[in-house]
Amino acid sequence: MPRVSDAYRRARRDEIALAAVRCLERKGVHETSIADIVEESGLSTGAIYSHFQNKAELARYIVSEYLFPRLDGLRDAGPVVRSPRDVIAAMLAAFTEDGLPAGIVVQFWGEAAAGGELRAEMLRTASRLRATLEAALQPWAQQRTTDAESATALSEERARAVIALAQGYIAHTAVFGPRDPIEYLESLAVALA
Amino acid sequence: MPRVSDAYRRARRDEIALAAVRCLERKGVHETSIADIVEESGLSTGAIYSHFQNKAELARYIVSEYLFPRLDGLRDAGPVVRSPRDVIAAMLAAFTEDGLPAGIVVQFWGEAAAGGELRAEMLRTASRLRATLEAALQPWAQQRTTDAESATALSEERARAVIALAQGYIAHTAVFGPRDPIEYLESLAVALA
DNA sequence: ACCTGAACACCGTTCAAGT
DNA sequence: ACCTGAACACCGTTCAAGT
Repeated sequence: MPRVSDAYRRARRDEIALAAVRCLERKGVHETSIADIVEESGLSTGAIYSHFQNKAELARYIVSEYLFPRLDGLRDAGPVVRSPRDVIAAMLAAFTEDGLPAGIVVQFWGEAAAGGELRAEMLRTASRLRATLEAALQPWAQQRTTDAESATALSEERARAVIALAQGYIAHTAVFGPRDPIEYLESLAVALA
Repeated sequence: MPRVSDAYRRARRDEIALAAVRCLERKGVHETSIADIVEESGLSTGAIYSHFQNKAELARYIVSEYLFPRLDGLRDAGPVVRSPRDVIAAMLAAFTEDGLPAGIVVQFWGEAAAGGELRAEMLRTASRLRATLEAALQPWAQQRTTDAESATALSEERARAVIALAQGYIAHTAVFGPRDPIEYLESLAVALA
């Protein structure tokens, strides 16, 4: 039985996770040690291990809570009609403004690609993101189709494409440095035409 | 002064690097220890350290020698006219056939994104790849332009887009599993139209 | 010069002991 | 229950000693 409230535990976990994120941005995923997080958070080793089972669970928590920007702009706006290009542009803008640095995101993809529970967490997070994008594309899809079923199928297909494009942009940014999202998308569109 | 020939050293380095790649495919970049590579190669710790300065230099060697497929099909074919879509399709096919698994590639991007010399090696490797793609696109670009200068500019621009698309495909494959390259490209083309 | 393998510093994790 | 910090197993790296 927990002696402290859920809110306290949650706040403590975020305190640790945010200290960890600051370390990641400075040193990278692989180079950040528990000792670094201990120092950055001002807590002790044991305190961290009493809130997270191990370093892997802390990584999973960061993936689920901080890997993707909130996309509140897309979620709250109601039945505004946005094309796939509008949605991908909004997504990349949100990333640039309040997402984790692209390098950190790619490092987590790398860790997740090795398999295990971090991969499962990554897929769960991606699935939530896809649902948000699908909802944002729904009004546009309804304009272009006659029945609700094919509108859902269309917005689902385009949501997957939006995620694929965002992944490409993030990977590109991580390796080659920052680039204007609109120009990036335009250059792909022309190459694929 | 080396007592053995360059060819011997080169062969020994590849022997170690290929043993390391087999470990990576089994266990992932982060989980592969020097002890694993020692066991897989049948050599001793010291033998590995007498051919590579450290684990990081071994990683750089793998990036420079094994990260990208050879693309011989694109290089040897002479003045065949290939559109950007043909080139990207050939590139993704080569990846699927004889490149490292997408998960391993993304893990190296992650390590490289943290900065340091691995990042420099990654950029050098990418630059060689871009030169190959540019050469492959040159005949197509010449058909579409009037002077040599703008043909080069065009093939350079498209080569960058091809690399960006390949990165997106690899990242997507690493996180979501294998997917048909042609179908993947088509879904992006439609979303960007 | 190339190689061996024990020794060393440091990492993630555990756990007896405190509150 | 939450937390402390010393102790432990294991990692990358070094180095005296062999050929």
